[in-house]
Order: sequence, then structure tokens, then C-alpha cells
Amino acid sequence: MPEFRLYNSLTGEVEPFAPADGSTVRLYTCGPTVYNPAHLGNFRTFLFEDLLRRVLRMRGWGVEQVMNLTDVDDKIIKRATERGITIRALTDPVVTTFHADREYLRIQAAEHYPRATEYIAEMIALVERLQANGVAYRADDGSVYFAIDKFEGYGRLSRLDTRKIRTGARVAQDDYAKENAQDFALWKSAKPEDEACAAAWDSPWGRGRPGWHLECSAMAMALLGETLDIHAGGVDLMFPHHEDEIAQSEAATGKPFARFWCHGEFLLTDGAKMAKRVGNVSTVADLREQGVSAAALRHFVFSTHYRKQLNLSAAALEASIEAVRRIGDFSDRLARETAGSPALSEAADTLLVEATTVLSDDLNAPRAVGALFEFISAANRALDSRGSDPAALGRAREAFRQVNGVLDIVPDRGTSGGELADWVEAQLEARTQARARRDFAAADAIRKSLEEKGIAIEDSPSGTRWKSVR
RNA sequence: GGCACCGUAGCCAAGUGGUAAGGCAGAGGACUGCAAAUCCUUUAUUCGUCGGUUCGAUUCCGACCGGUGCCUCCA
Repeated sequence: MPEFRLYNSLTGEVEPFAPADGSTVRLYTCGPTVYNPAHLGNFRTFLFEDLLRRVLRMRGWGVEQVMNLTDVDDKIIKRATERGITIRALTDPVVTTFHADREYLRIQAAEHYPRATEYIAEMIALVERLQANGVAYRADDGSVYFAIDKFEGYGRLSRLDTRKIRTGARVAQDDYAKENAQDFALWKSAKPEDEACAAAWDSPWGRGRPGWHLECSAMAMALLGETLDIHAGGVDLMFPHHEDEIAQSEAATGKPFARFWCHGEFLLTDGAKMAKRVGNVSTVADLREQGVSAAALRHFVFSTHYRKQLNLSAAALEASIEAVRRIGDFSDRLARETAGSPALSEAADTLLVEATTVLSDDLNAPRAVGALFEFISAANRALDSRGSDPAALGRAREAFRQVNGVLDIVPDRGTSGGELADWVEAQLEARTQARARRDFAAADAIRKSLEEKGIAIEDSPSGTRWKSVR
């Protein structure tokens, strides 16, 4: 197997990667802020991380993944206040929705989904550590800030020259009493509305709540140790979120916070970043309503490299729906064939080599999808010309299973079992009899009625097959 | 204003200093009672534009045009 390589935002280069301990990758992925169901832009990033996770496992490593759930922040407090409920009451249902959406998209579960509000003690301890190290200060408003000029190398990840970050209008609008406009809050003193919705905790600095960046550092270190193998998220998190995480983590421990930083690019809609503020978001619920399967969305997302912007369009989704249909048909065929040929076996070997090679090269999923289609063509050809070797078929099934185990784009289709299946089989039997007496009008009528119910049929020398196409 | 990225067939999208993967859509053919599925053939002498480097550039450099993002909460 070729060396596994991954783009590292820290260096701006694709570098060889292996977990520090040689066996388990400690992966931290920034998760959703749970005040609203995550949109497809968010899920593009989570899908990229799912791919990363699966490729790491394909490489034979274990993965210990953490995805945080930010359940306390300004927006959450604002909304909870509007509704007169606690932040917990607001966020619980959103967390449930997040996991339902995640499962629909077949994103594998991380090992840990820590909620910020359950790690308050760890966050306070981290702030105390930073204070002891002289890089945090308490301001007149009672909040505690990180002094970025005390941390050498601030801005290294995002390559932003700190002196060039404008300290003008928008930054100055901040209500907080920072010494330097670029300093960020570690601990925010509580306001009455924070108390009202149960978003305040006791601390050495009085009642308050954690700053946003703090939670990731505290939870990552609590669950994965002080140096992560990989820290991933969307590109918009690079600055200031990840920059601040690095500053506060490294200022506390004196150790590198993450060996690799990986960032997924945006999903665009109508040529603009999908974001709530732009008002162009769509959700998993919208997708389901439009009849776009998880398989189709996964195909769509993995058709473009994760470090390239991807534009969501009806036409592109439609193409993915068709592409996934072909993959599904092939999958069905592989399941019902009984033997293969040397050509099939050869195609299987090629697929395995190609897919592992390109996926190991900075997660080149588009090429892996290409390799999969080349395999499908070659395998169909081999299967058409018949073979007599069950082992060759076994190799093809295994190769297909392995590659699909990473991309996971074979659609779910109910073609057996249940009342529907019994009914369809009865219809097909009636049609077969009609065809036998050459009553094609009756046969076509049955086919048409099945189509109206979303059942497509295919006649073959060995009988008639059916599949659900919705 | 600062910093990045992107611009490849009708659409989506890989890619390499040596002559353009794959998918969708389209066209023709085989198979089929007709379909569907599958297979075969076919669709960019050309990779935003103009220069430069080179024996040779889509791939490197420069300028320009167009698009997107980050610099503020943000996947």
C-alpha cells in the first residue's frame, strides 16, 4: 500500500501522515452549534471528516474521534431568552435532530460527542493554567481574556499578519473590555439573561460562561491528550477559532496542540457560501423531501475534492442520483451472479489498488469514484461474457465491498421481503403469464401500473427482476 | 485595502512539464415482443485571455479578465 499523505494547513503541504503512537489516530473534529438544525454546508464538512475517518481505518489504524457539540454560545442564549426556556431545553432537541440527520447520511458515529456545558470544570482549569502562565488577564468587566501578544506565533495557521488585522469599526463594536481588540474571551462574566436561561456557572472569577474557543481545547485535551494527531473542521474555522485554540492550548501545555490541521472547503449555493446569514441554506430535511438519497448526496459530495469549493445545484444532484442508480444496479447484479472470469478478478484487483492509492493521496475521493466506475464497466463486460469461477466473483464482491466501505454510496433498496414484495411478485407472475400467451397489451399494462408505484422491472433470460426506484 | 483559492467538453469533475480519468446529459448500434438494464461506437487538436521560460505547458512564471472565500459569529 502506498504511503498515506494528507494536506496539512499548518505547513500548506501534503505530507506523509501516521498516528503518533503508530496505531490509533486521535482525531478532533469541530462539531455543530446546536441552536438550529445543521445545514448541508455543515454536513459537507462532516462528510469530509467521515471520509477521513474511513480512510484512516482502511489504512489499518484505529480512530478515536471526538466531535464537540457547542451547546452554549451567544446565539443559543439569545434564542433561549426569546423563548423563555433554558439553553438545555433549547439544545436537546437539536442534538437529537443532528444525530438523526447524521445517521441518515450514514456518517459514522464518533467515539465521543462531548457537550460544552458538561466540561465546564475542565475549561475553568485551563483558564487557571493560562492565568498562572501569565497569558490571561481579567478585565474590568470581570471577563477573562487571552493576551495574544504574549503568544509568539499567533496567526501562523491562517497566515494572517496580526498587525494587519484591522482594529477598526467592526472589531471595536465588541461590548467587551479587552486590552487589545484581537484578544479573545476565555471566560465571560454572566449577564442577567445568561442566568435566566441557565447559562452561567460558578468560577474563580464569579458567575460566568466559557468563551467559544475554550471548549474545543479543553474537551480535546480531556479526551484525547495534549497533542492531537489531526484537528479538522471547515475553512472558516481557521481564523480565528483554530488560531485561538492553538494559542490557548499551547500557551497552557507548551506542546503542539495538533500535528495536522485539515480544513474542508465550503459548499456553495447559487455561487455563494451556504450560510444562514445569506439565507441560502438547505437541510437534510429538504433533501429528503426532494427525494435525494443519502447515497446520492454522498456521491455528489465525494465527486469533488474536499479542498475545493462545491456548488450545490439541482442539475448536479440529478447527475448524482443517476450515477448512484448505476452503482446500485451493479451492486444488485453482483449479488445475483453466481460466477466470474479471470477478467473480472483482474478488474477487482485493479479497483482495489487504484482506490487505495488515490484515497491515500490526500483523500482523492473523485478519483476513487472514477476507479469505481471503471471497475463497474469492466466487471459488467466480464459478467456479460460469462464465467465459471465462483472465486473470481468472490474477489469482485470483496473489492466492491471494500471500496464502498469507504465511500458508502450504494443506495439502500428494498427488493425482497415484506408485503410489498409479495404483491410485486404476484404482479410479475401475472405479467409473465400474459407474455407467455403473447398478450403484450396486458403485460405492458402491469408494467405501467408497477412503474406508477415506483417499481421498475427488467426482463432477463433468467426471469424478471424488479427494484424500487424511489 | 490585506491574504488565499478557483476558472478543463452542454453540465459536474480528475489530472500531469511530453501531448486531456470518470460521471450526467446527447447521438448511433447490439440485445429485447416493446422496454429497462448491459455492452459497443461517438461527443475538448484542447484545458479563462495575453505574454514568457522550455525541445515541448493545460501543467512553471508574469500580467490581465472572471468567480469564491477568509480578514467579524460561521462547517
